[in-house]
Amino acid sequence: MGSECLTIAVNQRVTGSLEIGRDYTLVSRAMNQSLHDIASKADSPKNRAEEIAFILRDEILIGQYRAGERLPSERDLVARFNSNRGAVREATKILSELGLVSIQPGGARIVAVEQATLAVLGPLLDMREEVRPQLIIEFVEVFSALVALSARLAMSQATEQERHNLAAILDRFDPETESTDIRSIMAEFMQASIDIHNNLVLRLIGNGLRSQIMGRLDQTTSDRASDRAFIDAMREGVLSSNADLLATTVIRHFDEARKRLIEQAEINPSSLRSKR
Amino acid sequence: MGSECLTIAVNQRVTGSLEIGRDYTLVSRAMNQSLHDIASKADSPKNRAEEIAFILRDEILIGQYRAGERLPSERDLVARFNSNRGAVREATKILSELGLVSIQPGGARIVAVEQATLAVLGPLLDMREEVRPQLIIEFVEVFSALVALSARLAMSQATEQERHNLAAILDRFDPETESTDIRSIMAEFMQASIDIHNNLVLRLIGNGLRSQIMGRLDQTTSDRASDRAFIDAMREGVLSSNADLLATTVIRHFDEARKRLIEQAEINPSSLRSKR
DNA sequence: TCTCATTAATTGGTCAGACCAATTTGGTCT
DNA sequence: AGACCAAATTGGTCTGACCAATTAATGAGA
Repeated sequence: MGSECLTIAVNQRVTGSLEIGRDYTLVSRAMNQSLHDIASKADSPKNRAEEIAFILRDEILIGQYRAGERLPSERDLVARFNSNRGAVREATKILSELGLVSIQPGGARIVAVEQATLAVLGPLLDMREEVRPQLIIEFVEVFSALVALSARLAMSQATEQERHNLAAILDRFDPETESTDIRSIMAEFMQASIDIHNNLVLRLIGNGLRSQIMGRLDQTTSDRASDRAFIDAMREGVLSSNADLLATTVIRHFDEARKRLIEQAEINPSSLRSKR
Repeated sequence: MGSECLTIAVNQRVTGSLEIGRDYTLVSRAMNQSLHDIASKADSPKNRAEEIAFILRDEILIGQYRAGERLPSERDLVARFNSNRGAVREATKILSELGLVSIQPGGARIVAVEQATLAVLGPLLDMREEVRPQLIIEFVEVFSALVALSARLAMSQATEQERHNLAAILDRFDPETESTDIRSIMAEFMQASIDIHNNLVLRLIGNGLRSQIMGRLDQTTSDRASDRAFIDAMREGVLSSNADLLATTVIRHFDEARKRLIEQAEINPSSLRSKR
């Protein structure tokens, strides 16, 4: 076993960090941008019900309703969207499944974002520019721990063949070409390691994170040289089946990425809000 | 920083481990138990749509349909459940939101459980006795990593007051009385630490795990003395704000719990199935 | 016998309107 | 103020209809 520590090192967390969570519902409800346009970034409603659901979802996430507040009645929504109760009911069913509203005879009520499902992450990233940086940082914090865990679990039972397959994924990284995105490689690595240990819980969480984050992260400028070193270290860890080296490497790399993100957020102080 | 390692130690994974995942859909579709009774373990449908959705969900999870297979048409389901298309459509909407079916004009198709949402975990635990032990082990593997992460993040920014609140939660443990469940204390600790660092991603994942696992775990016999030691170590870590000690302690404890679970699973070999 | 275009049947998507039961609301009475 | 009651509102259920897209069946042609 190695002697390194899985240090996740959040000690340098940006002071006066970004607001998130608690005050979601306090955001000005005067924010009158076209939710339709924002939502179309990633979501593409397949039918009227989803169309309605996505609009309402975004309005909730943007803080147009407060937690505990009543959602307009189905009949009101029918009038607003020029639709029918069937479609509206399907829409509210979706919101209910997202954990954003609680439907009961007598009326539906908005639920705090904090009690929702992972499926609100993506929309949240699309919607709240002020909150994106902090949210991405938080994502990295969690994702790094999960990748490290997954790598460990995989190493504990991978066959020679499987380890070579993992290495092959890493080999796809080419520091010369800008096209090879290290994040997509990490995503693939995650998937491949999950296929090895086959931990369903981890897989389901991974599904959720992937579907919410994929395609919503900006291009980040990263040091190709240090990326190269990172990939090489992982490759070494995989081929020698050194779970500790692997996990440590992963954590370190993501920690650096996290620090870069924090710096970027500090450079752009307009997106900073006090916490507590 | 300490010199201890966050060893997750999965090296002693049970050989020929429990089957899970890949072969979900291969389970005999002759399994004719009353799904209604099974489902009532934890779920209580609030309306006809949920009733239908839960029955279908359980049938899918039990392997009555294969991935890629067609779900009966809405009109067929109407006939089967003596209901109406509105209710049936709401039901399939729920299944779609669970990630268990993919609805398209022309027909809905079953999706592999591996691509579903965390929300299938609970039903899966209720339903598949053969798979419970392995699933619980996998849950522990993931949960321990998340608790450790959460504790770390919390320690990095907790106030004196907050650390005392965390300690107070741990103090609720009383090795004398059988009533104080160490798992509920861990759940509370997790929640409290999340409230401190306020990482939304971690919180949402925590929500999913908690709602799926809570109330579905059997009573496990654990060594009260070692539990006492564990709680004390955590308390020490919290009060001294020693994130490494905390994380290491958590990982170790859950690892022991995991090993106990594996032993129990081996004692009851009827629940063991070959993997791959 | 096979391939492919055309046709027919099936399926999900949308819609209108109706009734019931439970909750919520507003007003009244104590 | 508080308790109580009646009315309005709301979600839950159900029926039946039409459209558009997909799928399955059919038949012609190679």
